[in-house]
Amino acid sequence: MKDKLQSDSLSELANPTYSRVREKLREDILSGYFISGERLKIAELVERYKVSQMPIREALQQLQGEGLLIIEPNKGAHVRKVDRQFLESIYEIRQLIEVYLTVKCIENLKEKDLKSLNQIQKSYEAAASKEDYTTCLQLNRRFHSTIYELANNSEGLQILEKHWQLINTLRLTYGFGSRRTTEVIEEHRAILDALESRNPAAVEAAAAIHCVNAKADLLAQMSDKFK
Amino acid sequence: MKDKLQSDSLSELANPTYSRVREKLREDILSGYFISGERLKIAELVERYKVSQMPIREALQQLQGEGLLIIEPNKGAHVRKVDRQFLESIYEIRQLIEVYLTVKCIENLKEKDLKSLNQIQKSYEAAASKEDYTTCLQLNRRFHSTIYELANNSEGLQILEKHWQLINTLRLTYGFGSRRTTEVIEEHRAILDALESRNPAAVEAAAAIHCVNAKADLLAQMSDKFK
DNA sequence: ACAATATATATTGTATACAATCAGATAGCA
DNA sequence: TGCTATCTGATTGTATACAATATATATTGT
Repeated sequence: MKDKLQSDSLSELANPTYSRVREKLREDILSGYFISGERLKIAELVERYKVSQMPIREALQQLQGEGLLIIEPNKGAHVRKVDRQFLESIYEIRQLIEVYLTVKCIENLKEKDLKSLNQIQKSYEAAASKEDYTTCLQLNRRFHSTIYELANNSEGLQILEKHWQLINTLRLTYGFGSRRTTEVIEEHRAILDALESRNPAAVEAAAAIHCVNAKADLLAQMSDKFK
Repeated sequence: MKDKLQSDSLSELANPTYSRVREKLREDILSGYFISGERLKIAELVERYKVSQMPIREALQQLQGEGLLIIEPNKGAHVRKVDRQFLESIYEIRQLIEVYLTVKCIENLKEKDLKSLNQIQKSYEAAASKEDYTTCLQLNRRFHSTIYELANNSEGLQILEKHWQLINTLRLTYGFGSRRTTEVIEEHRAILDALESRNPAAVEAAAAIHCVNAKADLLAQMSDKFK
C-alpha cells in the first residue's frame, strides 16, 4: 500500500530552497536515513542536498521548532531519537488536545459545518472505494482541520498541525494497515454522529477511540523498525 | 514589582548573535513594541538590532517555531496577535498538558524526588520572604521541571518549555500581582501534598487550580494592555 | 477610462568568504 | 605519570554581495 501514497510535494515545487530542504530533511530523519541521535554537520548536508549552507541552517532551525532535532549553539545539531517512546509521547499529547478541541467545537458548531463534514466524509468513502489513498489522506486532514478550526484555539491547532506534518511523513514511509481505511470511515462516522447529538461525553469517547486506533495502526506498521 | 525582575540574560552573554536577537525579538513582540499582526521587514530589523540579516533570519525561524510569528515564503514575516484570546488558548492547552504530566509523574515518583521537591519548596519560601523575586521565578521553574521530567513525556515537556519562555517574558514585562507569591507557595504545597498521597484525583485538582490561578493573575496584570 | 502588460523598486532568498568557537592532540612541566 | 597550557584542524556563526521573487508604478492599447 505504501507505494501508492504520494507526498504533498512541497519539495519539488518552486518554493524557497530552505523549505524544500526542510521537507527532505524531515523525511530523511523520520524514514531512518539518519540514525537516532546522529550529529548533523552542515558540511555533510551541503554535500547531500547540493545547496549552500544558509538554506540548510534555516531548515535546521525550522525542524528544531518541530522537535525533530536539537541545536546546541556553537556545537551542532543532533537528530532526535524517533523510537516508540517518542511516538507514544506525541500521541499522548495529541490525544489530549484532539479530544479537547473536538469536544470544544460543539459550542460553535453550525448546521452548515455539519453539512460540510458530511460532504467530506462522503468524498472520503468514494475515494476509499476507488483505493485512491492519496486523496484519502488529504480528506482525512480536511475532516479534522474543519473540526479543529471550529474549536477556536490557535495554540492547539498549531500543535496538531505540527503533529500532522510528522505523522503524514511517517505514513508516506510506512503506509497504513490494510483495514485501516475502512476503520477510519467508521470512526469518522462515529465522531460525526456524536457531534450531531452534541453530547460532549459521546464526542470525547469517539475522538479518543479514533486517536488510540490511529496510534496503534501506525506503531504496527512501524513494528519492524522498532523490532 | 516588575522592576525587580531580571531576565535570564541570554541576551547579554556570549551566545550566538541569533540567540540574542531571538531573545530581544521575543521581548519586543510580547511587550507590544511591535503591534499585533505587524509585518517585520528584515532591513528594519537589521537597523534595529545592528546585526546582519543572517542571524535575524535564523531568529525569525526560531520564533516561528515558538508560534510568535508566521513566515510566508518569499513574502515576509508577520507577528502573531498577542491578545487575550491567544493567551487563553495557550493556557487552555497548557493546563491540559500540565495536569496530565503532573498526574502521570505519580507512576515514577520516588522518595528522593519528593525530598528534592520539598527542598525546592523550602528555598522558594526563603526567597519569597526576602522578596527575591528573581530567585522565586527560577525556583518556580525548577519545581515544575522536576515534576514534568518525571512524567517521561518528551513532547509534553517540550511544549511546556516553549510556553515557559513565553510566559516568563510576559512576566518580566508585566510582573505579578502583589499576593501571587504567597498564593504560589500555597498552591505548590497543595500539589506536593497531593503527590505524597499519590491520589490522582487530588493531584489533578491541585495542578488545575494552580494553572487557572496563574492564568488569572497574568491576565489581570495585562488587563490595561487589553483594556 | 479601463484592462492588460511591461517596467521599476523593494524585499526576500542564496552563495561565498571570512571570523569565532570548540574539540582533540601535542608539548611542557611538576 | 598526571596535570595544565597551547596549538591545530574541524565546525559553527556572521557579514556581504548578488540573485530571485513579489509588489507597486507606469505604459500601452482598445
